Amino acid sequence: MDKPYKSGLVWFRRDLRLNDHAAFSLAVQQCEQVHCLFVFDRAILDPLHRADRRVEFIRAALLELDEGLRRLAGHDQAGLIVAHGQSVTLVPQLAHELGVQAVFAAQDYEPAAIERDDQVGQQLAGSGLVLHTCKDQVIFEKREILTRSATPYTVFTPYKKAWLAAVDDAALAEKKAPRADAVLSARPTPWRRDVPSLKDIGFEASNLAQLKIPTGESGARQLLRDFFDRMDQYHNTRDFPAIKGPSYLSVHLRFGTVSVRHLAKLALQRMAAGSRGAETWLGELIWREFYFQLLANFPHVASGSFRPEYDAIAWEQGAQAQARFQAWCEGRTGYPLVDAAMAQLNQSGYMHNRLRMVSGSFLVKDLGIDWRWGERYFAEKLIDFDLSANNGGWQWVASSGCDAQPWFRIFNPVSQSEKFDPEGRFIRRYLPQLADLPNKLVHAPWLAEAELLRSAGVRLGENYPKPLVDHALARERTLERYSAVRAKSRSA
DNA sequence: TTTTGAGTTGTTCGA
DNA sequence: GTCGAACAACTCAAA
Repeated sequence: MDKPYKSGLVWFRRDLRLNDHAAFSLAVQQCEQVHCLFVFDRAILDPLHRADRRVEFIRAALLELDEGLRRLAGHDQAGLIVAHGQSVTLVPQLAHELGVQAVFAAQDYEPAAIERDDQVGQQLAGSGLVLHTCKDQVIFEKREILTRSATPYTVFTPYKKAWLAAVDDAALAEKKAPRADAVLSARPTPWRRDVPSLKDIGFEASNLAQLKIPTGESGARQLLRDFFDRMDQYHNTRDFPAIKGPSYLSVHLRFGTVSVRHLAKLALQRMAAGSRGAETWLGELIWREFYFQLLANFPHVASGSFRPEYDAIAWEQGAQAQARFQAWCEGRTGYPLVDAAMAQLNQSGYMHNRLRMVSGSFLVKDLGIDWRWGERYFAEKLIDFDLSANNGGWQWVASSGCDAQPWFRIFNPVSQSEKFDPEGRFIRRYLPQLADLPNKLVHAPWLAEAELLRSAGVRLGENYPKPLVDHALARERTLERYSAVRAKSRSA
C-alpha cells in the first residue's frame, strides 16, 4: 500500500509517550520514514523561574521517550530530536532541513498554542508542507458534546450525562502504530545527541527528584498500578488530604505520559462492575474535558469571568491586599488548613484537590482578593498546571463562572478543616509547630487558652500567625460584594 | 414557546 | 451532636 508521504515529522508537545499516541500512529500510517521532535520552546520557558519542576518532569519524560524510540527502531541512530528555541521558527526550519513533507502533532487547545500552531501551519504551507493535527488530549473535543440546540454545555451535570451517553469503544480505541520499527529514521548527525541537560536549556535542578514523583510513561504506569487497587474506594477517600486517595496522575495527564483514553476505559470497565469509586473518578476525567471545552468554546474565560458581570466585583486593592496576598502565598494566614495547603503547594508543586478549593475560597471569599491573582500563583507553582482546569477551578471557587451561587460557596476554613482533616494529621505534617495542639484546637489555635498554647509550644504571632481576618466578618463582606454586582446587573 | 426541574464537592440557624 | 430548612430567587437544558 502506498503511503502519501515519503517522510514525516512527529512533533511531540504535551503527549510525551509512545503508547496509544494519535499523532505518532497517524504519521507511521502515512509516512515511509518518520522523525520525532521535541522543542524546548523558549516562548514558554523563558518567562519561567530558573528552577521549575515541570521542566525537569518534561526532561525525564524525554529521556524515556528517546530511549523508547531507539529501542523501537532497534538502533541508536534513531531517537528523539530535541531542540531549544522558538517552535514557531524552529519547526518549519527543521521540517525543511529533514526534508519531510508533513508534520504531525496532537491538537493543543490553549489559546497561545492555537496561535502558535496557526503560525507554524502557515509557515509550512508556504513551502508546500502540511501540518496535521489530531485529537489526542481529550476524548471529546469542543463541538463533539453539544446540547440539543447544538450549543456547548455550560453546566456540568447535563454535560456529563451527554458525555457518558456518547462515549463508546470507538471513542476510546487505542491508537496503534503498525510496524513503527521499520519507519523510524536515523537522526541527521547534528541531532544525534543526548537530550539536553537542564543547564543546556538555562535551568537548574528543582527538588523534583527529592519529591520522588515517578516520571515518564513508566512513572504513569507505576502510579496507575498503585491506584488501581484503591480506585474502588476513591469516592470515600478523595476528600481527605491526609489519606492516599487520589491517583496522582494529573501531572501525567498534563504532559501526556499517560493516555486519557486508557484511563477512561479502565474507569468505565470498573464502573460497569459496580465500582462507585471508579464512577467518581471518571467524573473527574469528565470535569477535565468539561473545562477543556469550556475554554475552547468561551476563550474569554482565560482573562475574565465566565459571566462578565462578575468582572465588576470590587476586589480589595492596595498595599493591604498585596500584603495579605503575600501572606496567603507563603502560608501565613493563621488558618492552619489553608497554611498547610499552601506549604504543600510550595514544597511539592502539588496540592490536594479539596485544598485547592479551601485555599482558593479563602483567598477570594475571606481575603476579598481577585481570583485571577490566585490563578496566576497556582499556574506558577502547580506541576500539573493546566490552563483550562486551573481557570475552571478558580472560576468555580469565585462563583464567577457557570452555576454562580456565591451564597452557597463560601467555605468555612475551620469547618472544612474539622470535616476533612479531623485529627489534624495533614496540618501537623506541614505545620509542625502546631503538632502538640489537641485535635479540637489544631484547626483554630486562636481559640485555645493561653495556658494550653504555652504548653503546646505555640506562640501566636511568633511561631504561628494570628488569623489574618475574622471569617464571619469576611463572609458578610463577601455577600455584600457579590450582591452589589448582582443588583447592578439586574437593574442594567 | 413556555414550563419545569435541577444545579460537584456548603454553611448557618434553630429545634 | 444531629437534623432539616433556609439561604435567594438565578440560569440552563430538556421536554
